[in-house]
Amino acid sequence: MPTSPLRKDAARNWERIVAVARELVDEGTPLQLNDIARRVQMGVGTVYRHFPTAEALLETLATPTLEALVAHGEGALADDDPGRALAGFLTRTIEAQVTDAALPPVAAAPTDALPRTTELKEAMWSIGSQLLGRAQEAEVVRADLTSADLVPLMCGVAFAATVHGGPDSRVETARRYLTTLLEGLYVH
Amino acid sequence: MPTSPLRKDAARNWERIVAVARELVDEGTPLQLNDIARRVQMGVGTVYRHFPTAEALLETLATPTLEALVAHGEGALADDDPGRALAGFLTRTIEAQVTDAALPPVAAAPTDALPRTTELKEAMWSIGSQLLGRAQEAEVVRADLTSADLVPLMCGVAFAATVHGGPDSRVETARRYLTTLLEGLYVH
Amino acid sequence: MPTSPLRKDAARNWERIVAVARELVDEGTPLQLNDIARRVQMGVGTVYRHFPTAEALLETLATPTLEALVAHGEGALADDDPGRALAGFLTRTIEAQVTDAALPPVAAAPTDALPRTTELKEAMWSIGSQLLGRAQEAEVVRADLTSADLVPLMCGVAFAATVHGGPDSRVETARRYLTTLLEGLYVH
Amino acid sequence: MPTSPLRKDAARNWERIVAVARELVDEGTPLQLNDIARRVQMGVGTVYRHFPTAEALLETLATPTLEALVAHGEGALADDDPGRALAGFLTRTIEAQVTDAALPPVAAAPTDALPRTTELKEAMWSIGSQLLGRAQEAEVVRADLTSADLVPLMCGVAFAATVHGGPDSRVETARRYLTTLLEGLYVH
DNA sequence: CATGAATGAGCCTTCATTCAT
DNA sequence: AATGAATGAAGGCTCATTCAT
Repeated sequence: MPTSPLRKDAARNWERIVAVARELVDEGTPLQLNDIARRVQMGVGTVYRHFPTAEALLETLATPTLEALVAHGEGALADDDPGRALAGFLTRTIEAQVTDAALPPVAAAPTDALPRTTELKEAMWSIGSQLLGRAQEAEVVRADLTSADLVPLMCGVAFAATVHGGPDSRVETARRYLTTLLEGLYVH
Repeated sequence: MPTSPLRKDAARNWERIVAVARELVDEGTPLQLNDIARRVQMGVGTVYRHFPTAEALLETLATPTLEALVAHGEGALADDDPGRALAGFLTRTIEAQVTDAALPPVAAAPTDALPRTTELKEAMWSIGSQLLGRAQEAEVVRADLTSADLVPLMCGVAFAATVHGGPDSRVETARRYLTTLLEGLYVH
Repeated sequence: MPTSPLRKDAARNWERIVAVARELVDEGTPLQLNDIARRVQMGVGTVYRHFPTAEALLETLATPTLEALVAHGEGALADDDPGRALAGFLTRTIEAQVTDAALPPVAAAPTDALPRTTELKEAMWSIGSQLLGRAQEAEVVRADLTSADLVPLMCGVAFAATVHGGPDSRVETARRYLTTLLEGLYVH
Repeated sequence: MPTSPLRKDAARNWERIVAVARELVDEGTPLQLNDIARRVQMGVGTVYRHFPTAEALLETLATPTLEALVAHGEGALADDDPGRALAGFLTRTIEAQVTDAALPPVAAAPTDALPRTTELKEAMWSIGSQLLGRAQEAEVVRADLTSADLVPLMCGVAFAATVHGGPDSRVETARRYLTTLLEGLYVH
């Protein structure tokens, strides 16, 4: 939902824009604010007021997914099996990347359009960092891995699944790749 | 070098175009034929005559790298240690992807502009396939990996290294990621 | 006038574009949207917004003429002398083709850019068809003529007048040719 | 064949160019000298040497047809039935226009690229003029028709047949239209 | 707040013609 | 004679962004 409370009609517009953008992203159409304005039958200005750039809109789409990931991650921090906790977190992250087409570009981008996105990405980073630290302390994960590697590796796995082929088996493929990678990350 | 022998002056132009395109690719500038024409001080038509599309030019840049990889791969086929052979091949491939900015898009593209590119990509695929087969027969590599996974995985590793950060330590990072992945791919 | 109501400034632009296009068509210059944009001192985008293709613009120019023809034709349907009604309709049509340089290409085109054009062309066809039917029933016109022949024949007469020579006596020439043709079409 | 005697190889080139151009014209492809050069596997320069402009090439294609028409017309001048002579000449002309796609543009063009074309068009004009004169003297054709009308009318009939529809029944349609027109031209 | 017209840089591509080889 | 590389004007079209209404 919108960051700040909006008038009822404005809120309705916001929702419509987001809904249409979601459809476009899902079908692989590049987001263009003009295009969206036409589809939702609003003036471009209105769309720009809500979302100053296409990136902002894209990040808005990715936000709920990121929030869910963070929520899951916070749960994982409570898990007393550090190996399982990290693996679960990474698995969820990969599934999200492959399932939500808005996520990969947001995850890979070095800078963000929305502060909220930065917040969430930092939360993800922090959670990953803690989970990794615990797993390494427990000596179930290789010591040479740093928390700065987690995001790139997840992006890499998702990208690999994308290169693999059609979008049909993408989730499955991504899971397979992650399993293999974890095999390499974990100590035996 | 040009595919078919060219007149001396045409060859000189070809070289200049390729040289400038190389610079642009290396500095991350997207290839645009008009832009290149301006920079090399030629008519657009000249550039278009040599390279009908930006993809063709990009693939031309990637060709020598691909050829070197194929050459290396053919050598690897003669190695009698199947595990080492595959690992060496994949390592070289990753290094190439990270070193030559023209390679990643070409490697990830589902279709090619130049027949030569298709040839080379198929050769790569075939070599990888054989090396993987041997390693699996020797039971040094997990059986559930297929040759269709090699290219995506290599693209994924390269992409991960790109996401990681600045281009400085990219080679190093990529190597680290590959090592980890191999750890997961190989049987212990 | 514009199909849908426009803002005042947009309407002014629309008018200017149409006016300039009219001049160009009249002097035989091929319509090019870029060229028009330059002449009316507007951004290309503005012209493209109003008229997505040169054909659309040309059809817009032809529309009033077509509307007048249809109006006349509907009047002719009320005439109780079927021979005179048909002859009058065809005469008007020829005069229009020769007078309005936007018409011939629109009339001869197998497909239309604007729905309005299709509507009008179908109306013309329908009117011609009815007038012809009545004239044939009254046995004043040869039976072997079909309504599918009317448009081609009118285009042919107009074209003949164009080939004949300079634009000066074109109307007169066209009328003469039509008279002769009617002489052949009508029963004596 | 070529106007002036050529060296054997040059003659062969000439023939190949003409042959390919004929194919293109027949399939409705616009003539472009570069395009032709590629298809006949010659340098553009060679094609330009033989045919300085696309019009010259087009007229070269039309020449044999025009020559045949002139030949027929000269025969018609010997016919002692002036009505039949004119009708036959016009019929042949129409058939040629509809059969040979190179002819209509050449016939309708106000100026020619090749002197030979001008010669032939003037011969056609002269023959038509004589045949018309005789038919008018014999009072089988309306007196208000002038020899300057013949070419435009023939072009108009051919054009009408083109507008009518697909190229399948074009000859037939053109014949029907000519018959009707003649009905109007001739005295009853 | 909403609208949507206007902008115009800028990319892509074609093609007739010239001229060095 | 033949070649074909080079030219570059020119046309087509898109799209992110601004701003008057």
